[in-house]
Amino acid sequence: MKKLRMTHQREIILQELKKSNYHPAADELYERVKKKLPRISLATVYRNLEILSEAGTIRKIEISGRQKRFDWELDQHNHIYCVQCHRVDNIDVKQSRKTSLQPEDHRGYKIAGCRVEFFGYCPECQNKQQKKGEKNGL
Amino acid sequence: MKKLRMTHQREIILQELKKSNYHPAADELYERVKKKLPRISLATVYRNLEILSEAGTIRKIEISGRQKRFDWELDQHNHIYCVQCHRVDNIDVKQSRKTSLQPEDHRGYKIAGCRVEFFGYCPECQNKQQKKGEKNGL
DNA sequence: CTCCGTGCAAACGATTTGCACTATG
DNA sequence: CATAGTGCAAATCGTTTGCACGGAG
Repeated sequence: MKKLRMTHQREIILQELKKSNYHPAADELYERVKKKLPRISLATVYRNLEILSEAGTIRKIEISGRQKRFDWELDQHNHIYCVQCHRVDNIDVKQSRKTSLQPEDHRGYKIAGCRVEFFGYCPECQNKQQKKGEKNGL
Repeated sequence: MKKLRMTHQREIILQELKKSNYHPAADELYERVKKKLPRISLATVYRNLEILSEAGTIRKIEISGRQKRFDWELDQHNHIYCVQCHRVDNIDVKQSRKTSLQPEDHRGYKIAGCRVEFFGYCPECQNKQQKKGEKNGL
């Protein structure tokens, strides 16, 4: 494990991520960071989000939609996904226990439903426990 | 809503999808269909999966991983995702109630955890209830 | 000074689309 | 026959990577 340097870019990316009250995708975060560091590259944003999540400073979110999203809040909580604009917000665990029973409002969202996804290792991958698999799905 | 023709391609795609006991991604399904229809195009597979899910014949699965996956089984059930090879299987609801408490085996899978995702409409999208939003996240 | 990190452009994987042709109903 | 569906290639979208240069420690 190599040591991380705190570059100006990394600092601003983290700062902007923490500033947002929902979970922007990389390109949206890039647009905001660019206002403070106009010469920054989108690749730098991607690289830093990845590095910071590997370091445990932020967390990668598994969520619907094709874009990657990250969370600076490391505590346990669930997320809510807007099926129209693809925005992703937090939803706390207590609230979700209530809302899981029947659709209702939460943080202004009109909840349509919820899904549960399990993850782990399939039979085949348990056997050939080699290569990949460390930084994949979770 | 326009009417669907039952082309040979569509028929075989559906047949191969139903035949599999897990949830192959488009490229994998394409490889199998190609054995029966060697001249079929990958684009046709994508188009048909999309059309059939819009028609309600099959269902689009929201799951981790970058590839789209579809389900011919329309009943309520959850899914399990292999973080190593990205295979996706079914997991039935009763079993998942048990397995949600502590990691254990299911269908040979070694379960590492589960996540819950809510979906619906964000405040902003509820206001401007126009365009898109029909065929998106669910 | 040493390398980790950067910007740029090109590469990439998954999916979508424009177009002229085919074939279903 | 009308027009939904096809195959192909090119386009698109989100993300990653190779490389030469720049700056943090």
